[in-house]
Amino acid sequence: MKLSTKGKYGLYAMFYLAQHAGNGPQPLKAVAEIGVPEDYLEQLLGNLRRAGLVTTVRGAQGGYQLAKAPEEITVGDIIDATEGPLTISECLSDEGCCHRSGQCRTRRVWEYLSNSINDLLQSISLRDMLEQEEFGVTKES
Amino acid sequence: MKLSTKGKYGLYAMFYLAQHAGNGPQPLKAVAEIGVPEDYLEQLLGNLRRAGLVTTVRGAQGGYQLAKAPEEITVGDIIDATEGPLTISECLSDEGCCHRSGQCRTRRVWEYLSNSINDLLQSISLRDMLEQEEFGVTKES
DNA sequence: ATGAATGTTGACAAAAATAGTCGGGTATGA
DNA sequence: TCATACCCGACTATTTTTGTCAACATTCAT
Repeated sequence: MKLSTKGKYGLYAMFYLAQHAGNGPQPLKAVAEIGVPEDYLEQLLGNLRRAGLVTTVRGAQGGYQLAKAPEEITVGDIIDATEGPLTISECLSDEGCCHRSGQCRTRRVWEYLSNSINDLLQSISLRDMLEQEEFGVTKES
Repeated sequence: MKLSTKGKYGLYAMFYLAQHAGNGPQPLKAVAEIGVPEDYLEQLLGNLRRAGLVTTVRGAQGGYQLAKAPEEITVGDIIDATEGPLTISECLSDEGCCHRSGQCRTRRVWEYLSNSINDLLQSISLRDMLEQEEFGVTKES
């Protein structure tokens, strides 16, 4: 089980935009300096735009910026937009695939894992990352 | 982010073996009735054997059986053996890939996610599945 | 107006991973 | 010794990933 570069690049890009929030639109060329091929990043930003996570300004002096406040955008939102939804098992969406008894029991495991991981991803926002929080750890420095 | 059929088939097979624990070795042909191509399942069971999760008996009347008690085998063990380790980001194993400032900050997110998901996978054993527990939910019914 | 800067779109392609398939081995019980 | 099984490595088709490219649309500055 792994995350592809899409999700990783997507988070890099979104974090970049979060760091530069308020400084006007950031052109693709600038965002790409995080170390991602421009032409590839363009596609990912397109997905992020269609998901409502970034807005764009076309033409000269244009670029990309966050569509919402950093605390309203989660790692889960970003991964979902760039990699597509988490699919632990297609059994969860596609009914009628459990033609054997044992498999219906495993279905409940997939469901539990899927929900848990989604909750986990939703629990971290860009704001958390900006603030360098110890995610999920009770802060008490 | 998704699980491939390897992990899914692997869990099906291990759950089957858990259900038939104590009945002697189960031949590949029997296990394959969970709905997995025999020749493919053989590879997966080979990985599970090398990971120390199943033992085998060769020759006639031979087959596969759990190497340990169901409570000592977790979903995480199985997925790790069949799919390989969870790699949220290769940055976690491969140092020196964070040549840009922002990426080092995202690294902590990968680390946190990776640990959390591993803990989650390790928290469910075959015994839990046999007992149809409500994983992670406080039982009270 | 014009041109440079910039996002938009869809097609294309190389490389890797996935999901099997196959054939020949080796061990063992009846 | 034969049928039943596991063992192992090679092969292949399909899909996914990871880009690349070319043509187009929009806007700003002059």
